[in-house]
Formats: sequence, structure tokens, C-alpha cells
Amino acid sequence: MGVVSTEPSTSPDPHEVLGYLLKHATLKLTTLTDAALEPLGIDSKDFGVLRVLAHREPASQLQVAQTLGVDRTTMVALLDVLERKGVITRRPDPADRRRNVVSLTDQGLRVYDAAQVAHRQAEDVFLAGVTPTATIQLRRTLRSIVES
Amino acid sequence: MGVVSTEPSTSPDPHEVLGYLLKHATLKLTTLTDAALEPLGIDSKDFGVLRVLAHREPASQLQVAQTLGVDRTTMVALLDVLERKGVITRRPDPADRRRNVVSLTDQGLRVYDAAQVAHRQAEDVFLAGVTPTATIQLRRTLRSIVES
DNA sequence: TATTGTTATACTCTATAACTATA
DNA sequence: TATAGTTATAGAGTATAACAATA
Repeated sequence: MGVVSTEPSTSPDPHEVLGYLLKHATLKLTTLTDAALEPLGIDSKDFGVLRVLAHREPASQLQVAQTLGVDRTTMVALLDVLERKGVITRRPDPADRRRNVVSLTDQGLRVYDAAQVAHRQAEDVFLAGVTPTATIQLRRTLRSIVES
Repeated sequence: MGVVSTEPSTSPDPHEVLGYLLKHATLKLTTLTDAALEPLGIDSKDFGVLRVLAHREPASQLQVAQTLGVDRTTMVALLDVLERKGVITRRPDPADRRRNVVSLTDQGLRVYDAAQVAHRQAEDVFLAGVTPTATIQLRRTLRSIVES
């Protein structure tokens, strides 16, 4: 069981591999976004919830969870925190009392507006070295990958 | 300088946000790659280690960890598994006996060659709906983001 | 004293299973 | 029976701190 002296005939630079690039790009954006949102008392995951609620009609917990691609049990703890902070409310759906209707409070809407600004700034920093054209292309490519 | 709108906010579709797209693209590629590598008895993280070892001269555990961006304590368990499987060896560096020199075995090189094929196929599936031009552009953009 | 590898530990994140209340 | 929310628990994954060997 000898040890080979490596002859990197066709080995790609580890930093060129898509998996590496995607992982570290995600990490970088999350770090930037969390830092930008921190003064508002929320993080990027909380912002995801707020975004869904601001974009949709008031939705059930399950609908929010499915939109974000997280488990419904994960959603519980996420909403617990946001409810305690006063940015969302939960009330039973009169039409189906098994469901909770989740809504933004007035304060939640203000937090969301401020968070949108902070988030956009974080994205701007993230994309500082990327041309507007390449940015549009990046979004388009990722969207076609995720949606396929 | 950002201005907070007091108007009803124009909320972007949650699925258009870069953070969402990057997270789910990463998840999709990892799932595809893990499935493709599974018959070889390794996963995408193991493949990352093999890739570093095949690309570089034999390296210390710390160097491998830093190249991959993981903690040195994480590297220990990763290498334990790969050593038990016979694809890498650890031996003390004669020049500095605090270090372990990590190398691919002959079997490890064969596993790596097969893994490269499997990995490329997984990437091909991942990029099935993306043109070659957009693929090159995607890599270029991500690289400039990660390296900045 | 500092560094490398190691171990033990804790902490985060998320998923699974079981429970409740409603349908 | 099935579904939405909840709770408890367990499993990855990773990071922090302390230790042994070596520099």
C-alpha cells in the first residue's frame, strides 16, 4: 500500500469547484446580511419570514415554512421569537381552527422596511466587484437552477 | 445613503432573493454530488479532501483544513474515516514532528479518479438547464465574489 | 512560549416521532 | 382518518477549550 507522489494530471483547483464556490459565497452573504440586520434585532432567517409575510396575503405557519423550504417544526421556534419581539402575531384561522394565521404587526412592517434597506446594502457589498450585467445574469442562472 | 420608504413597500418575491437562491442551489448540488459519490463510499466533503490532496504536494492536516475553510478539529474526524477506509495515510513529518503529512494512497488515487467522473456528472445534471456560456459566467462571478 | 494534532465538550441547526386539537 | 401546530428528542455539523508532543 504505497503512497503516491501526486501527479495532478487533470485535478481542478479546489477553489474552482462549484460546490466550494457556492458554499463560500453563501457563507459570505449570510455573514454580511446577519451583520447588517443585527441592529434591528433580527437575522437573515427572521428576515426570510418577514419577507414571505410582506409578500403574501396572511399565511398559515405551514405555508410560510413551505415557501422558505424549512420544516414546520423549525417554523415554530422561529415564530416564537418573532412573536415575543412583537413583529408578528399568530391567531387561529376562523375558517379552520387548526391553522394559525401569521401576520406582520405595525412594528413588524416598520422592522421589515428597515430590514429591506439593510439587506440591500449587504447585497451591494456582496456584489461590489460584480458588474450589473453579471449580477442580473447570476440571479437568472441561479433561478433557473433552483426552479428546475 | 439609503432612504427608508414610508410608502407600502414593494416586496420582492422571496424566491428572487440572492440568499434564498444561493442556499437552495448549494443544497441541490450537495444532494446530487453526495448521491453520485455514494457508490464510491465517500461524500462531497471527503471528495473535497481528496481534491486538495490530489492538487497539492502532500500537505499537513492544518494546510488541508485551511484550504477547505474548515476547523482543524473538524479535519481530524474527516481524516480518521478516510484513513480507516484506506484512501489516505498520515505519517509524521520528519522535518517537523508536530505535523502529520497527509497523502493519498494508491487506492485513494483510484477512488479520486472515479470520484472526479461522478462529480462531473453531478455537476452536469446540476447545470442541465444552463448554457455553457452562462456556466462559465457563473463560475467567474462566484470566484470573484469568494476571492474578494 | 507557540504550534499541531487530539480529545472532550457544548452549542447550533434541523429533522423525526409523538401528542393535542381540530377537521 | 388526516392535518396544523406543538413538544421532546436525537442527529448532524461545527466550534471552543484543554491537553500532549514537539518546536
